[in-house]
Amino acid sequence: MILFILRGRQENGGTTAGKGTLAFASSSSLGRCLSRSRIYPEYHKKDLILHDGVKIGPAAVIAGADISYIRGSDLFFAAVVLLSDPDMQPLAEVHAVGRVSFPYIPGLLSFREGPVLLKAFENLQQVPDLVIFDGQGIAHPRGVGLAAHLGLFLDIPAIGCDKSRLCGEYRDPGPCPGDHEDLLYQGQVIGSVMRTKARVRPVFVSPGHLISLGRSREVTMRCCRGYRLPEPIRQAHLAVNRLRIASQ
DNA sequence: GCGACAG
DNA sequence: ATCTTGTCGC
Repeated sequence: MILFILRGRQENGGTTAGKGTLAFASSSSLGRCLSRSRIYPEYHKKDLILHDGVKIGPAAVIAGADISYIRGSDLFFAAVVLLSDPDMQPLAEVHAVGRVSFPYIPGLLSFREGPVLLKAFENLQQVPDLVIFDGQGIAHPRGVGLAAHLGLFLDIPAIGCDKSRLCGEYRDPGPCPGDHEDLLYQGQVIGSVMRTKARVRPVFVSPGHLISLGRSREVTMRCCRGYRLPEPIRQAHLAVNRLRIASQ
């Protein structure tokens, strides 16, 4: 087993690898994803990669990733869906299934869900310009939530869009879609609590990798189509549940 | 010791 | 996250 020492360091609102404080164990899947060229043969298309301050082009591809499993079972189902931006039309869907033994520990979710998710990413034939994860970005006690962790491994711009809070304090955002409040943790703004739809609980948005908080919100809102969750996450969620049901 | 705690 | 029925509301 290899240990990677990573630290989520805020830089222009995003994260970069740095010397740091948080030790992440890598499974075989995590390790394999270190060699990106093996996963994505066409990774050289750097011009498609979004960095903060650069608008996502009309031909951009946004991915959503999620996990599902059966209670009492260690079998996990992962899916990554690719949607066109801004149309949100499905372009591709890949899966992975795997046994997971790492327990759920708040703050260490990426150890549990990361390996199977990355296994699904390996099946992609196209590099997404950005990934939205069903988890926190830098809104994490150590600054490295699932979206920040996997964004770093994949080296793709990533956003964390979660349904509930891990850490930080906030006030309820306004009632209109797009309304948002800061998520504060130890005197720092680590994310936004944003209303994506009227009369539903807000979501927790935070930068994962190579993107600012403001743009994270912007992309998240642009991906919303009348539901609480942005389409990439919603479609990924539907995909993993289809996969799980089909396996029973 | 107590409360909080992504999924 | 999963399990689980009905039910309230647009």
